[in-house]
Amino acid sequence: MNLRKMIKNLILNSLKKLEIDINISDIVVEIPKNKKNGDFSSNIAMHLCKKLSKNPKDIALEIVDQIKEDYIENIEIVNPGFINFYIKKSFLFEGLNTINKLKEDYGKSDIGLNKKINVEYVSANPTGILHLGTARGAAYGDSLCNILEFAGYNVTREYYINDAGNQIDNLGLSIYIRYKELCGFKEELPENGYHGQEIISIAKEIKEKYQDTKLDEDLEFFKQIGLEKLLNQIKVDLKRFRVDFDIWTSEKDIRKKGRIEECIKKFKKQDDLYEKDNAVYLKTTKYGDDKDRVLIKSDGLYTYLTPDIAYHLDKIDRGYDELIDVLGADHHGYISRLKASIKSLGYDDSKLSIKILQLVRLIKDNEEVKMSKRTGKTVTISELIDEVGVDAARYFFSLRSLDSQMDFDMDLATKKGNENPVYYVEYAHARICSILREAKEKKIELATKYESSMTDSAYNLISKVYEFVNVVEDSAIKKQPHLITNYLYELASLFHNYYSKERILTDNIELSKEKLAIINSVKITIKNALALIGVSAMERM
RNA sequence: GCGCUCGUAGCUCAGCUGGAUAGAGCGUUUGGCUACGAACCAAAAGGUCAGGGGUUCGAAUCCCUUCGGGCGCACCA
Repeated sequence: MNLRKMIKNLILNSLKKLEIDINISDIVVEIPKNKKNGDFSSNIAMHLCKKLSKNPKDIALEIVDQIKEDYIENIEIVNPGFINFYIKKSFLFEGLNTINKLKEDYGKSDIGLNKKINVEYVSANPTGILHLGTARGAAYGDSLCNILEFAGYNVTREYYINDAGNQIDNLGLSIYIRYKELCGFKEELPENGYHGQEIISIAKEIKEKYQDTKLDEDLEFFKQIGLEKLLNQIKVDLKRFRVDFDIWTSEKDIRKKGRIEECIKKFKKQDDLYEKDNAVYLKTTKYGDDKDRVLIKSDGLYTYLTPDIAYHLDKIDRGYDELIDVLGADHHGYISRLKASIKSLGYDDSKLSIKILQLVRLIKDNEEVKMSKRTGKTVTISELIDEVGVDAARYFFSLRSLDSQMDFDMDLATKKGNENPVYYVEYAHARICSILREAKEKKIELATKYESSMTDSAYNLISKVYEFVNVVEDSAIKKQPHLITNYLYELASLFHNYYSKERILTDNIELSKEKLAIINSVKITIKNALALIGVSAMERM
């Protein structure tokens, strides 16, 4: 039941009959903000008027002349050339049966054409536990994947673990220093060490287990323990936040597989490498970057970029149609060099899209809490969950578009009142559940036939329910989960309005049944939409 | 200085592949619980869409420019 798609096809067929050649993706059918402009509207006539050098109203007339469908109540042509479609209300009523049957599958779309798409998100270095900033990326990535899957894509969720290189040496050293401290030595953690509490905890565990027998141990020992513990903690935190991954790819493995050497070989073949001051540079400027980048430092070690390129080569070779990286705004400088590297490897960089999330500012007691890994002063993801709960946190992150910088106000998010919009939606769902429980007790079932006429508020509500598929599609195409959240709010609002105007369960049993069918479809839609953004639908609150 | 990004109601933000009268929430003012959950509903006030120019049937949306905020600009990761 994808009404917008049906209308698009009507127009397409009509244009075919008129022998006008056009791609279906160029036909725009929108749902007007104002209902008096129809259930659906198209500006196609205005778009064609230059191409056909005709008056848009005449084009519209020709198009409309070709259309005859049972479920269309009326088609209007409005200045300067809009074509507005009105759907028969009886048709909308009947469609509720399908929705109520589909249940958790309602809203699924096939626009993804089962294309293989890889989404890499979070990928925080295992040198500390997850904090508020990464929580936004986690929420975004997970919601995006849910939506893409729902829209018919074949999605792989991936986490890239930087478990090799400088920062891991640093981690080993930080743990070692904390361990030495605990053993009674006076030690100073260097400025660029990891200052988090979790590092001290790990050192404590080592002390408890081995006493002071590991003072002369190789750093590798501390590295291994730290990696394992921290990665484990990251996995636990993410799971709690309802964020899952299909693949955890290790940088160490990428290096072991010889992927880096493979890249270097390819770069050489393209003549894209040169040496300067004892370091090896990649000519990324050749592919649009603003300066060339070092791949191998003069000390012989790779820069951060090098294994990362190898990792992307690995992903490309796995045969995805599209790759998505989710990065924080502080990494946006990385885009051009990564894309340039991919071009240098001989691949089409349009396969890779990089989504940049603006940073989150944490507000507590009306003041910004500066977050930094270095000083260890952060709000962790588990503290966030403890304080505001998963549902409210996930909802909050899904509320804003990824381009907006957002303030996370701890005090506001903890409030249970109406300032917290997640409860508005949850309340609508709980109210419906409550009515359905009562109906069950009274043994009133959902209608499958509809005889009554539709009131305005019922009509607005039902139309909104039908919109869900299109919101899923738009959200998937634009890669913007917050469209789902906006939609949820509108749907809940229309329900609350309907609820206050019309009593569902009355002495008129037939009518009650019809209304139950309506609100049941709303319940299904809210639940499915909430699931996409990782929020559970409460039956009671 | 260069690059990316944002600037919409008192506050927080939607709306941006051009479309019809620019929308929500919070806050303010007012009205609504003797039937399914008032964590709700209804109504009012509140706007030079940062400023200026351009493109066209039509611009918050696209282009140019000025101003203002955020973030980057390593042989760090």
